[in-house]
Amino acid sequence: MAFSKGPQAARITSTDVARAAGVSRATVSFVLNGTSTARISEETRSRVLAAADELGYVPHAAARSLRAGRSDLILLPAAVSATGRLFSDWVDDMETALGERGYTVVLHGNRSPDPVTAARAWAQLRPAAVLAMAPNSLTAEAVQVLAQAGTTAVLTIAPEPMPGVFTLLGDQSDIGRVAAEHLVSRGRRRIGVLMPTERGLSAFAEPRLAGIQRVATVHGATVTPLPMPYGGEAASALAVLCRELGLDAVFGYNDEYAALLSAALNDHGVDVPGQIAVVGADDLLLAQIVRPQLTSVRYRLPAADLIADTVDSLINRGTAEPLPSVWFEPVPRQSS
Amino acid sequence: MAFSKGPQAARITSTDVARAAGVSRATVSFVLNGTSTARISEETRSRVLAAADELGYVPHAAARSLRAGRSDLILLPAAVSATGRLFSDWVDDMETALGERGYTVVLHGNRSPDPVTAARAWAQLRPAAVLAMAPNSLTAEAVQVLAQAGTTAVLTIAPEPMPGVFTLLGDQSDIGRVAAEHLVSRGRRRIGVLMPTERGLSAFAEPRLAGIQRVATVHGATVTPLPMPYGGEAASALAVLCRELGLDAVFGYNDEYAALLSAALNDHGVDVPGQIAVVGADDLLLAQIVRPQLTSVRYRLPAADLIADTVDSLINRGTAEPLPSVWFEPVPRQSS
DNA sequence: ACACCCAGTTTACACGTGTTACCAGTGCTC
DNA sequence: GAGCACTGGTAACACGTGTAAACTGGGTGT
Repeated sequence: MAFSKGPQAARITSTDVARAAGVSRATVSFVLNGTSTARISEETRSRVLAAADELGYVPHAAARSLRAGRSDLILLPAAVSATGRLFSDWVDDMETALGERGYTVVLHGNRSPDPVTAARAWAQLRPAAVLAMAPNSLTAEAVQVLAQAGTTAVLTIAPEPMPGVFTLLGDQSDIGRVAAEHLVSRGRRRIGVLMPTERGLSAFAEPRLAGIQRVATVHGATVTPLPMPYGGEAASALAVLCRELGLDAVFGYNDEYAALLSAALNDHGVDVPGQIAVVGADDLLLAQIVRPQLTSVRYRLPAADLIADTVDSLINRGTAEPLPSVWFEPVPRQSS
Repeated sequence: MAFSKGPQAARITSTDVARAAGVSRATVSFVLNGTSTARISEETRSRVLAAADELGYVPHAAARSLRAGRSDLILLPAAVSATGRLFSDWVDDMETALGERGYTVVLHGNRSPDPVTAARAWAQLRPAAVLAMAPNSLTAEAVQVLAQAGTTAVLTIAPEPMPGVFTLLGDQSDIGRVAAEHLVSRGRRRIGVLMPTERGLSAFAEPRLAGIQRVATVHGATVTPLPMPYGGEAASALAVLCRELGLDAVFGYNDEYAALLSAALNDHGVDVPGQIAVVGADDLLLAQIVRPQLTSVRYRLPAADLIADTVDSLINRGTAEPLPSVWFEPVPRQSS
């Protein structure tokens, strides 16, 4: 890789600040970090602060965490496009809550389907914590990679506790279960399940399908997986297929996919919910906007502040109190 | 801040790899980075690789960039929740495109409204590039902070070129302009404009409003800003207000807000577009799902690959060819 | 005169890595 | 055997920072 730096502004380090204030670099560090073990006179203190401000000094996070052996970085691996509004609002709240506690939250779109490869990429940043909320994003080996990199706090959502990981109990398949129980209770027995073909979504879609299949088996209902790319034409084609297959209900994976199909069914003269019931998930605002209003499944995460405290505790004390599970509830509306 | 590290796995460094392979640390570095200036025998090469794999060695990005004086980090400041699907798809593509070029893309939700404070936070990470796509997220001073931190590539979208910044020409007010021209051409003269009250959105909303006002002034139309929180009740209240004010058109800021209002208008017996026309923006899939289908304004960014090449060139050569502007076009549908 | 303490500051080392010199050996030529 | 080129490798420094330990004067008690 050829590198010609080009014209470059002088990089300001704490040494420059020290020189400008006429003190040693250690003093600068003490002042800027408010180290209480060192006594600094008020006069030098203000001189250092003035010099730092004057020069526009900004500390070098990499050097700092290298020396300190810890970083204030918290990594949240998640592809932006693969998140619904509910989750991205939660991410926003987490950024605020953790920011208030002095951490720097950073999102990183995970390009590797293999947990160990992904973990290696995360580990390079030596984050203080990793919040791996996507299902199946961790394995035992991946956790070990993170531990060796000094990441003390690893958080995930999983159906069962993982060793070495703070596990928020919650099962994607419960979404399918709740949806299926709802549909069965309304007398539906021939259930189609939309399976999005977009990258990164199958980790969510597969368990939801499994949850539906378990309920269906008990009640003697049939389940038909229906692969579907995100888009209007695909939905239209699928609407025709649903009619031909004689389905009486479809679980849409998601409110967006469900609404897409619902609109397409309407366009083809299929009555929703008269002929085919449609159920989404995530309870997006979209579900309330479309007509017929969309029945959905909503999930609830523990409050961001609560989780932030947990992460903080994991980082500083290595342990934390358990949190309530993630739970799901049906939100019945017009489409079912 | 009290720190008790707790039980901690041994941290593996290149020194450990060197010891395990029976070579010096320099040799390890040469092998792992494929340095071509140093000649290494095939036999030691494989021994080093085996040792690194065996120990699960992961390089320390901070130490690496500290020593090298550059980092492969690219910072994309953006609140996840404040992005439409169009933009988040683009972010996804950028992560892929830049990842292929060897960079690590990282998103950071910007909690500070002040550009200089925000820039200082970004500068701590010493990123190779900053893609500040939100409007008004940069000032001259903020750019200087980044430059002093060694960030060679700064990219933004703005109406006019900024010195020291690679500016993608594009004006949010053009969205308002395009929407207003469309409405005026359909005979509308009393235009309401939704102004979302959510955090971070006013930077987008204000210029769009300004664009509408400019067009309105020319054609003798009136413009009424309508503050609105994201939600069904607010939309309902606003629907009533729109009727009382005798508006004949509303620009909804966004497809989501527009669809919300459109549904509320329908619920209150107001005919869309008969009595009030509604126009959104971003051309989300949502616009095609709702009935009446929503007229929207779509924007186009240069392809992610093109921008990634530009960023790469800015980092390595300090300069890059200009790119085509961001541009906007109306997408007429049933709601206007 | 000496020991001792205290406030205020500096010296010196460590963190993990990339890279520029430099070095040891071997074969080859004159 | 001296000189040289080449192969394969190592020693040592630098990056910017945090912090334990040492240092300096001046005061204070005995």
